[in-house]
Amino acid sequence: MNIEQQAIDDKLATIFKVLSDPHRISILRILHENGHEMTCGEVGEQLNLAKSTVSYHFKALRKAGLTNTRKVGQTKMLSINETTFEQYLPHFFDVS
Amino acid sequence: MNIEQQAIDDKLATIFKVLSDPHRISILRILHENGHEMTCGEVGEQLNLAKSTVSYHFKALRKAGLTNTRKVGQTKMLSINETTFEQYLPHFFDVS
DNA sequence: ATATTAGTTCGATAATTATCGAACTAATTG
DNA sequence: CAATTAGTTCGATAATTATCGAACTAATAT
Repeated sequence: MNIEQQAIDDKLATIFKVLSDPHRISILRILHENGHEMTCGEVGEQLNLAKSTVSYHFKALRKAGLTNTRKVGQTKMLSINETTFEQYLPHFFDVS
Repeated sequence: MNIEQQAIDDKLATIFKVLSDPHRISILRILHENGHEMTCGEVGEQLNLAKSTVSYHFKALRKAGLTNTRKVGQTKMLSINETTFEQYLPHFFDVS
């Protein structure tokens, strides 16, 4: 295994770690199906978790580069980071 | 989110949990690049881990349906479970 | 200026996990 | 049969993780 491949696999492993929680997959699907930015609150509403827990998951998604965050006043808008999905998880949202 | 999608996402989450360890991704790549069945020992040799640890990872991969196992005498032959990859991880091995 | 709202951070906790060496089973070889 | 080999299982351990409620910050509304 060459060194670049190892770097990719480490990146993949961190992405997969983030995806290893069903709640986080749900968040991504909610975002994807919605088709445009959503506030943290809107997404979190559907998950039935403490808001601190939701915040924890959001941070994990953002840190792994799976979502974009944009602050608008008091709220934060979340969206899918298409670039990361295209590069590392092509066809992720096609699986059904 | 409908109930079938939830079932798929739970399955995906368990697959991703297995893939969240760099060693297990390595195992899969070794198998894929080799192109045909390998013994546990052959794969494990390249990982520099205790054989009990390797066995632990193999079991996780098998349990998630990512590999096939075939016992031949004293040894076990591992191979990629193409069906699972086609269904849940299309283009996984193309990422580079 | 006070109260509300959106989200983050903190401390605690229970559960899961990756790893090892040792002991084991089953198959093969001498 | 005895020794070796391939792989599994077990017990222990250290590290990570998902979750909560409480306290916090920053922005908005009354």
